[in-house]
Amino acid sequence: MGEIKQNEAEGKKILNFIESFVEKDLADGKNGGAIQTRFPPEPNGYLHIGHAKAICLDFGIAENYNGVCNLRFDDTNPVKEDVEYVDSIMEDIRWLGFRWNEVYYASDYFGRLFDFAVLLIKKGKAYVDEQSAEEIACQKGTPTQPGTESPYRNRPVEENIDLFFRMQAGEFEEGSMTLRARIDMNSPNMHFRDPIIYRIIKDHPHHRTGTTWKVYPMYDFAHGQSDYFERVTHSLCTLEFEVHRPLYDYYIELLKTGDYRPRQIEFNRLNLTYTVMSKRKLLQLVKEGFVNGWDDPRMPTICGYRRRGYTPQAIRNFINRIGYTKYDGIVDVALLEHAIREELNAKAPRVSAVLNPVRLILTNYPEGQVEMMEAVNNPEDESAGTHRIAFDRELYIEREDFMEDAPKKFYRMTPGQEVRLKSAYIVKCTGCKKDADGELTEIYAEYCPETLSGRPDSGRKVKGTLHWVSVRHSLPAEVRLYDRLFVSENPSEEKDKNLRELLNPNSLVALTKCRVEAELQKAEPLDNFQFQRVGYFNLDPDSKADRLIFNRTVSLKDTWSKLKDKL
RNA sequence: UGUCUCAUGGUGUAAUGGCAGCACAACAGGUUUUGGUUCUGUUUGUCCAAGUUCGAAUCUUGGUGAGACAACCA
Repeated sequence: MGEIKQNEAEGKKILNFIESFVEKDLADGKNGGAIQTRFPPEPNGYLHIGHAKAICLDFGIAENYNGVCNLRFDDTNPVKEDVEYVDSIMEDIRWLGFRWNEVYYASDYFGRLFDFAVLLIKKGKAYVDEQSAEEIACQKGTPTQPGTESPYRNRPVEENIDLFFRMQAGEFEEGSMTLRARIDMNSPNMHFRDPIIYRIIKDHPHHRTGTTWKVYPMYDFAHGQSDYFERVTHSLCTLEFEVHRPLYDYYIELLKTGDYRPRQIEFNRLNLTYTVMSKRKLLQLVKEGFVNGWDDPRMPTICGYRRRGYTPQAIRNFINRIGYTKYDGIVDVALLEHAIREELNAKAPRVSAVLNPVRLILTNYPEGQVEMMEAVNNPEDESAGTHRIAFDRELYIEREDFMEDAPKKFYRMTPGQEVRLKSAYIVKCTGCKKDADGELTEIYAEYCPETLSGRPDSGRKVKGTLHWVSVRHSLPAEVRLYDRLFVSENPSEEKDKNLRELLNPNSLVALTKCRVEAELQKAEPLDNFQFQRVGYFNLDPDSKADRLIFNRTVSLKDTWSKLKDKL
């Protein structure tokens, strides 16, 4: 503890309880004082916000202790894996701003793992089982009942060796045989009840090793050993692997020759309210066309957030804020949204756009007159400068910014009430016009010439300020609105619902209290192009940021010109 | 009727025997050319019980509750 506080004084960021373990290992002189971590994704999907938590930890620990962090693809199941995922994973990690030391693949160790399996067989610690998956599952027992031993458990070593090599030679069908570790069918830890360590996979070529291998190691027989081969010192993973740790240590003990030993430490996985995080469900969303791809802005994937305008820094700030513990919880998505607001509020230039327009006519504004108004790019940052927008007799304002019979607390436009048009004049509403259906078609107002910035009445206080665009000077932009993917108000109910229910449009609508995100489809760039609704723009040139996040604010022209090539 | 892990405001966390703190959220007020931003303030917490101790969120014991584990997934 003393050491941690001291580090804090040095301005070093303290991540969590895991650092206490690391510091203790360091103090004890374990592993020669080396610190090495790894981020070990399976390339079977795109990285999501939950992975960001693991990434920040794996790379953060290495960084804080002058260690290294490697990227290792846990590619032991060719049925699910693909190079597409390998590429996207590397891109997303880089985008988050982390740099790995080396890239490794568990598949690089297939030879060594096979040899290790043979060694276990020779020691009488593994055997070939010819039973079906069902039979094996049945014999496993339950968490409260002991298992029963396989009839093949005491097969002679030579026979096991022969069969195992013939499995790899492709002589047997998928599912017909497995290699199992011979441990203890009565263990209270289910993972010790003769776990399967190798299975036959012949119908799916591996994305890297092709058809070289007919047998593939299971997670438990690959992960710890891979850590060992790479000399990982701290193998950080999520809580559900806690029960696997004894098995992890069991294989390491059989494998190790010197003092070096990797150590598995578990932390809590990220759960976010209203957010689907299961890879299986995300894959289903993509496959069944509920979204337009893994990087659809509605997806909680890293690339989805990227397209939505999130910055790497915002995501990292969020992760640092939620911490790492030994118990599961559900983080309010508002905390993530706070992180991006905080970030963009300080940096994003503002521009205006009207999404749901209604015509506002300034009856006392001279016909044919146009004024160029000076609008600040970022109210928090004077150095961001200004841009000019055309002010005309006919403007569009947001339909929801007008109400004919307004309640007392309505500060926006209503007959008889004055409001400020952002960066322009104070106007007073005089009336409105409706069509035969009672639908609002036009609003009328009078402007006060002396209320422009710098003029005598400019300091006058009005309650409301509205954004606007000129009817003649603005451009139509096709904007698509997105809601977040919601699951359920009560996250505990989530498990009981299937995906289609989760995606029920009614439940989406009911929970729409979030910000609206819009994707710009196409629009001609123009210097005074104006979005209405204050949006935030992501200016990071690496981010493919072609989207706006609307939050009652705006954005602008430099951004626009940067964006136009990408649209 | 197993093993393992865990339990701090509404949410996420900090405090490693010494004043229960921070962030988000909510609410109230000030500033404001958007009701945003910002500033100030307020509300709300150590699962229960016994024990050790001058002193317990922290240590001990016993309860209670939650999560993980019974894939030829990772």
